[in-house]
Amino acid sequence: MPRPSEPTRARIVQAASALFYSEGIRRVSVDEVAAKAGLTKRTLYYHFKSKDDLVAAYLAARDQPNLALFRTWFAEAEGGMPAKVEAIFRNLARSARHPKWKGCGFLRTSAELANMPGHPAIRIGAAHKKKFEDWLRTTFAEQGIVDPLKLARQILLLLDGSFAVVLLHRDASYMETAGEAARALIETALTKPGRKRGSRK
Amino acid sequence: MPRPSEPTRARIVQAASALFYSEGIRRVSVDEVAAKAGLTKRTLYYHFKSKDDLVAAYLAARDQPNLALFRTWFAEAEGGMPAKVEAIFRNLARSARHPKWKGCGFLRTSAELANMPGHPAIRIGAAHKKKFEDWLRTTFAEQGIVDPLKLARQILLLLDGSFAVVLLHRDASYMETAGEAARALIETALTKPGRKRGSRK
DNA sequence: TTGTGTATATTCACTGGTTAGTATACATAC
DNA sequence: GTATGTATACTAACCAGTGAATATACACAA
Repeated sequence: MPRPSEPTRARIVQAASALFYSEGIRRVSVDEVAAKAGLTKRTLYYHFKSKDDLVAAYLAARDQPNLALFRTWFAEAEGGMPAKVEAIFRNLARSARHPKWKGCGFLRTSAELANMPGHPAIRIGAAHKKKFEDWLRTTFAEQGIVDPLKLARQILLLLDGSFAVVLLHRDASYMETAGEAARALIETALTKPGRKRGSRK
Repeated sequence: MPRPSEPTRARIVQAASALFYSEGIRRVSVDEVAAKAGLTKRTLYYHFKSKDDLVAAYLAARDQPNLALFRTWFAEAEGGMPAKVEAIFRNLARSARHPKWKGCGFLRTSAELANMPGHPAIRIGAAHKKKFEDWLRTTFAEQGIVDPLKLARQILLLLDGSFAVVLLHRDASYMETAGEAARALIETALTKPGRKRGSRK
């Protein structure tokens, strides 16, 4: 902990995160990141072996906080399962109305690096989405839903669709529409075939 | 028509389209586009006033063919309304399995240029998605669905969610999951509240 | 306590390559 | 001989990554 200078590395990642998210990966130079972090490019290259490495660190740092935020929104919402999922979309719509909001960093990065299939940043993004899907699937399974994986993927599709559409149209109300669709799909899954053990937590 | 040299311009747009789609906007230089089109950069700048202008032309050229493709998939599918919409997702999944597939050019471009809100290419992308939404809304309205706009937007969210998720995970089966979700939402809208006039065209 | 070696951490200055856009001249057709 | 197109050659800036030197902190010996 003392030698590998953790605070410096963290400050670099923080600067990279702000710039990459708001300007895009290829638009931002390594010099800009170093300047924003208050040090030289050469120092940055001491902590990261390449720009690609820095991009990967940028997304890796966003993984856990992002998931925690979704879990908090879910947990703090009143009501049953559909209401709790809908709350995620409602909170997301609130975030998306801020002018600095630029969509999902994971999706935007993978869109920008789509020509480099094996890029570490894309793998980190895919793992992030998979974790979210797994969390939803587990949650649905605990409610006795018959095909929790399918429902989890449908919610994920609506969520990522929201990110894409709202980024293009700059109209956050699409996220509330997505929330309604999620509610409808959950209710269908709850009432149609399987047994259910109760809808309140 | 004779003087403004339409074929040359079209050849440039074709070259730009291939490169921008497969490599990304900022990754591809104007020189590369000119070389692929078989002419000099200076000639390219005679036909387009800037790279941004070229990017806009790239997306504008994809607008009508893309919509026509969706309409064809819809029209040629057997069965009622849900089956016809599901056919779009099924055909999309088939396209997405080709290794050269790189998602939706409109979404990827707007993700890459998210830091330039008023960019002409983003406006063209937004107009494209709006046209698709309008077409769906009109089609649903003809079926007597009570809130055709809401349903059209929900389908759009699933479609764009498919583009995003499949690009990240490289697993086209998500598109079939999205098709199932679309079917469920359409059936809910058809049977729940409104009057319906028949489900076959 | 003090000197010395060593791994960690940081900087300056540079390279080789790329890029959007342009000044100028030449060609071709009517 | 004038409009429209095309090419050569250039600029000024930017950019990822590196070589060489230096500063700092700590371990250990005298």
